[in-house]
Amino acid sequence: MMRQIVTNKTRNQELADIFHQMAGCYRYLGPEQRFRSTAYENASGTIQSLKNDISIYAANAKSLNRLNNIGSSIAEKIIEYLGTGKIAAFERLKREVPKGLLELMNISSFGPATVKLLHENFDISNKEDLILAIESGKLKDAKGLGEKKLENLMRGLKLYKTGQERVPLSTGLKAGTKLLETIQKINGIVKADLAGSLRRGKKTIGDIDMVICAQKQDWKRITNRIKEIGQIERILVSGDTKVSFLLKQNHIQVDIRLVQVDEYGAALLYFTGSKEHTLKLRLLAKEKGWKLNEYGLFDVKTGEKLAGKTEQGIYERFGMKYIPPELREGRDEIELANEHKLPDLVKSAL
DNA sequence: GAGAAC
DNA sequence: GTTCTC
Repeated sequence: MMRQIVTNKTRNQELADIFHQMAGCYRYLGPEQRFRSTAYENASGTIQSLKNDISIYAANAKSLNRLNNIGSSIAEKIIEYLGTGKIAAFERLKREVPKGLLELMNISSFGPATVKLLHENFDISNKEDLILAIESGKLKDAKGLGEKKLENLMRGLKLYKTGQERVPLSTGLKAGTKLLETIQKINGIVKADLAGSLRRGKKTIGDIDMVICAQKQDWKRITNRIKEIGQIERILVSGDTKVSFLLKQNHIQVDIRLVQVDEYGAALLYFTGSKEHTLKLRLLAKEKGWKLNEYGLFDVKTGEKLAGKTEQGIYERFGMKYIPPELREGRDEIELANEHKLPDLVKSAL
């Protein structure tokens, strides 16, 4: 629903960043290091999804080990970083892999092979070199660099420069439905839907939101499968209940949440938004002595769950007509639904 | 704790 | 690199 912006860099962020860079180094160093690279990428994601400062978990290597994707080796490096502010292995890697190349691998959607090619054949070692080379047209006939790839690269650069733009609904919808189709094939997924502004059919979207419901015991396996999807450029956050990543093709950010079966409607409602709409619903709930959150609709006094499995059920419990996502803008749709005066939506084939 | 899978 | 398995 919303893009996460990291303003002040926390220690977790810094560590996650280092591990992400280390992952990049290993990726650049060759296919033999492929698993090592993803291991660091996973660790980076785990740290980013941590709710508390890393030091809380870092009393000793043992407790760090309990975190997903953090084994003995990375645990040691975390402790090293907390103590000295540096990680020797990273300092070593930095000397082997030019920093500009690392940045290129992140923004360009080119793999290490192409970046290597650019570096060795065109003496391109950073973003600026690349821009100059593109503008001079000397990359035009390079082998392994088709027109299409070049185009992708330039878009990536542009996005990087302006810092993630919103994309037209049609683009988001195309990418989103394709992603949804891929993900729905994963075993154990009971139900999955797009949420956020994509589901509300806004003219432009900032990112792709998706809610998946499945048995809790399947969550980990499902998130692992999701992370293997070929359309992923890079993983941003990887926890048990949430996965975020950038799409290769267009660098759109994707946020996926896993929820329990009986929470699905509440979660879908919550992550579909708009913020204003769900806020109004929450206030309405409060008036009735209820509480609405992403887990369900509850009676505050008794704690009894009144609804949550389906969106329909929640609106029904409020005594109003189902409000289609397209109308959930926090204007007067709730009042209208209460009076059963909602306008009929003509379903448009988008 | 080695070995395979990822 | 981590994790699972034997």
